Amino acid sequence: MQMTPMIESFVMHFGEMGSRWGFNRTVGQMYALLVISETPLSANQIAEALSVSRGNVSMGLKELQSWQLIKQHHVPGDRKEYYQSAGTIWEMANRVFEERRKREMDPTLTLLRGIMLETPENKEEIYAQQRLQEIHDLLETISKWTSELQQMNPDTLGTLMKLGSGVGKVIDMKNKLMKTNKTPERKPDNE
Amino acid sequence: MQMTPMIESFVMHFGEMGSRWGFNRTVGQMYALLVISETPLSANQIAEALSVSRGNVSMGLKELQSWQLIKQHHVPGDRKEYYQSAGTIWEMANRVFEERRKREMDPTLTLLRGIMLETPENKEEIYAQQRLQEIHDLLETISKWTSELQQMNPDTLGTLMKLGSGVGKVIDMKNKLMKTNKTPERKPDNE
DNA sequence: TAGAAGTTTCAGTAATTATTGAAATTTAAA
DNA sequence: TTTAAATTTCAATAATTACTGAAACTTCTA
Repeated sequence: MQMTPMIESFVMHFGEMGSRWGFNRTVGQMYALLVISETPLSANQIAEALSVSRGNVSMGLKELQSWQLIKQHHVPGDRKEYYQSAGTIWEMANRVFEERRKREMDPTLTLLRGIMLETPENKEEIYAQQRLQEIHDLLETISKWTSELQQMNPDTLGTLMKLGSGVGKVIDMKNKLMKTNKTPERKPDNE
Repeated sequence: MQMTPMIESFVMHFGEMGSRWGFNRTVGQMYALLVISETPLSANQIAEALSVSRGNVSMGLKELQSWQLIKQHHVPGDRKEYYQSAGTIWEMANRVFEERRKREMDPTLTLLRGIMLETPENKEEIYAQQRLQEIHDLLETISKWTSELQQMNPDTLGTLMKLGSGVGKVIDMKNKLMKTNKTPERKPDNE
């Protein structure tokens, strides 16, 4: 497994970014390699391509599997396991969002819910609880929203994305059509 | 600055999560403290509350300022600077999204654009370029989409969020209303 | 069931990242 | 200005995180 300069630049970059996306450098590089490789790769090929120990690759594969980002590929008559990236790019992005939601938002939501149940002891805590409530509501909204987006079918999602901020107009239109009485608390919408 | 158990549990938790949100433990704790404190705090108060060095606080404040998450508060006749969290919870979330977009997506988009301009040298590179193009398009869509969401006014945004996956129905409705004959069945083309 | 091929585990170590604290710098009242 | 109060900087060091490689384990075939 010898990487061409083009492929290497992408793999190395993904390694650097990896830490920002929630995994370490080697895991990022491994994933990049599997994404741009048409054929599945064995653990040894990965280790060789990235100049990294076999053990490290083993741990990285475990991690990528826990993210459900790769799948195994068994070749009959060959005892080695081969690995390749799983699903379309959109599906992969979904996995990453999902996993990050679990890691970044869910634990905080749980903590905040617990705190909201406590009885404030003084003026500071009353104020604190108010802010925590706001944070909780925001996180919950974002969390629900993203998980629902993920359940939408890709076509609708595509339309939605391409609409961009034009979605605001669509919502105005809907509101007009439905002649809702419970008008927005504040000012009427304008972009 | 003595923290009550409730406040401490939140501050400590935010410290732990901090690393997942793009800053280190101390910065996360500092921000949590400023968010739940009704009155602005001096650097020394922060250092004392968190049992952390004055120098560390100084660096943390710099970081939070670079994220535009806090603002200074000057008290006439007092030489110390005081700090408090800036804006509403929604605005803060926006800041974090914005900053993360800059750090997590923009550099990759730049790199990918560069690679797309290269001439593939062999079969592997042709395949690789195709996948990189897909990643590029996805990132660009998400990037544009999120930055447009952020420019929407909070009410529309709120409606949109509350709609959740119901937004799919709204879009279907819109498509029906606009009923063009050249409706593409397979690929949802752009508007 | 033996043993070769392959994978995983994890203690030790390397690399990276965060923190301290003392010195240098800045700030503002007198 | 001067000077004391406050802040920032950064080299040294602590804490954390990632990686290696050899041993333990698993799996498949004969």
